[in-house]
Amino acid sequence: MNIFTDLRHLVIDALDDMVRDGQLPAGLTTDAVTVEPPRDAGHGDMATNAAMVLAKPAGLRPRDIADALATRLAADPRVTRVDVAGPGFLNLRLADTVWHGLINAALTDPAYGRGAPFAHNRVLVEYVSANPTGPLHVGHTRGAVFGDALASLLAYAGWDVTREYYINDGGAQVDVLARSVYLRYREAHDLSVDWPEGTYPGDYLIEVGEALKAKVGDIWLDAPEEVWLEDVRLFATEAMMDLIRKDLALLNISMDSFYSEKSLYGSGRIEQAIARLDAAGLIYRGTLEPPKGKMPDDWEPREQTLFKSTAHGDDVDRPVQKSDGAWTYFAPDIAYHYDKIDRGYDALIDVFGADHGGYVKRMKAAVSALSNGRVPLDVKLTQLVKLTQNGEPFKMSKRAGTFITLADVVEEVGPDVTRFHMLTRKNDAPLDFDFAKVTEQSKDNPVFYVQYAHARVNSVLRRAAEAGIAVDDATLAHADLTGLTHAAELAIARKVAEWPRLVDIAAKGHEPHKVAFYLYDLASDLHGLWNLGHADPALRFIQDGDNATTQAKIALIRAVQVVIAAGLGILGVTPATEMR
RNA sequence: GCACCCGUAGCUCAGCUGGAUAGAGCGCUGCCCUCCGAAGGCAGAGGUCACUGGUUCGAAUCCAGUCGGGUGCACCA
Repeated sequence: MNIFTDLRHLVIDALDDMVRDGQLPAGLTTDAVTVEPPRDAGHGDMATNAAMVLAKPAGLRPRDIADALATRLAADPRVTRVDVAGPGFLNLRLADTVWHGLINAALTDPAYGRGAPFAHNRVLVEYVSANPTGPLHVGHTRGAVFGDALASLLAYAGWDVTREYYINDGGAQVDVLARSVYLRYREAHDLSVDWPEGTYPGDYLIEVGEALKAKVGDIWLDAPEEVWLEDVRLFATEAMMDLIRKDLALLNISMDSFYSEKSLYGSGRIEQAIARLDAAGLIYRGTLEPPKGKMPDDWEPREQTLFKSTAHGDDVDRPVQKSDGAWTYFAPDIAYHYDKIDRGYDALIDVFGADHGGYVKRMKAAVSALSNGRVPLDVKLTQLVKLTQNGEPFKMSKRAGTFITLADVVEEVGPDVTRFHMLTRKNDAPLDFDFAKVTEQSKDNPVFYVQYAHARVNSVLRRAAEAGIAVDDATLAHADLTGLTHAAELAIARKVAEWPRLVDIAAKGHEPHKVAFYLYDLASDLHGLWNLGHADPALRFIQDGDNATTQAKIALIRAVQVVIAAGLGILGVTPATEMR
């Protein structure tokens, strides 16, 4: 139930009638006709631009269209008043009963705000995908939170969503990991070791080395690398993935699937993907120009196998094979995305760190080429997180020593604060994360502010129940809402009515932060009404001796609570029932 | 040199696939707590939306260019 789309249909139908009656010429496109809440609530509840948009193609004056349209719209029982304003806007005022109906819908319809099931199709959201060489750090945390909230948002909006993690276990860095674990393994046998340049000295590998000792004993102590490397690599990456899964679990993130890069090698998948591009005439042998303005010292022209990504919007063609014939890192990525397309997804989303910005065009080019333009790929980049403590740079890690881990952050402030705060900014804007501020219990802290609104409703429900007033949802669903006529109460109803539209817009734009901002506004309206109760006892929720009025008022704020809970659910934040 | 992201109030940021007088929080200024719902509330000041053109009935929003900031730029993943 979305009042905005309902009213748009009303407007479109009225326009059709005008065509039928000869007031408008036939064949007009109404795509540009919108029905939106006006920015200034004083203008009305809804505004449509129909008259302005159609004036030119219809060869009529906006005013004439507006007047005729206004007459028709005014005939609808939901519309109590229509004004022509400004350059040709039609401002509609809706009956209070419309808002009352929406409050009721929010209370009784479990699907209120949700997109129609199967309204969309299958989407795969790939996120985190950190190298399996150690614990997740803050940068990963933001990508994890963002990707997870986006996935939840899309699911809420009606998509069939798969959350996937791509394990980069096929490259050189997992060999480095294996060697590092091997050194810890030797240490576990009380042997002293040197840490050469380029190994991972983090403490988190100590227990992995000990576990390896427990598993294989001393059989590899004097063995050359070629004997143990394969097995240790496998053992180490599995240990790291266990670690990463535990890190994700701290944020209540659970992937639907993990996809191994290594599984692509030797399976023929890479060859198939490249062959597919080749069949499209997009693979050739050639030599790339050196990058302009920044000549690498060791540059020399080399012939390589190249993907003609420029045919699909990239700036230069990209190598898929090195000059020695081995695959570049790009080749398995092509195969991986080919596999996603093959699995039948209708849309793909990749969430990367901002440092992968230069990678976006070639990836889009690959997906476009492999799917013949059928499957859209959206790449969302998450910007850096600046950690501070009371404004001072924050540089401490109990675990990794050199970088702040996800576990450090969650341990310090908890999963709810971590998640909410990281979603109060657009993904492509840098984020300040101050440990003192984000845990502050005051209205200046959006996390607290929204949760407090939710908890306040709980508090009212509890007190009403203590006073012997029935406030269960079944009772509230039948409450007589006609007494809810105060501007502040109706303003809240309007805000609740915007929820389905907000979900739609946020999901289409892949922008979960909009949910966070909406929740803040909604919470603000609730707190505002609460505060009005100070001055005007008639606006308090519990009206002694008047159960019917009390139930109506509580139905309103219970609807707010339902929407807040739904929104927080999308963000992955627990709706608090009390604040302590 | 090229590409991508960013440029909105003193600060941190919103601005809904182009709409009416550009918003919020912080900070600042001024009022308000005997009690009945103050982990506060109300009001106010503060902006050439980086700049210049263009498209449009209409631009912070779309396009082109300029300036300024960030990031990334063969055969590493």
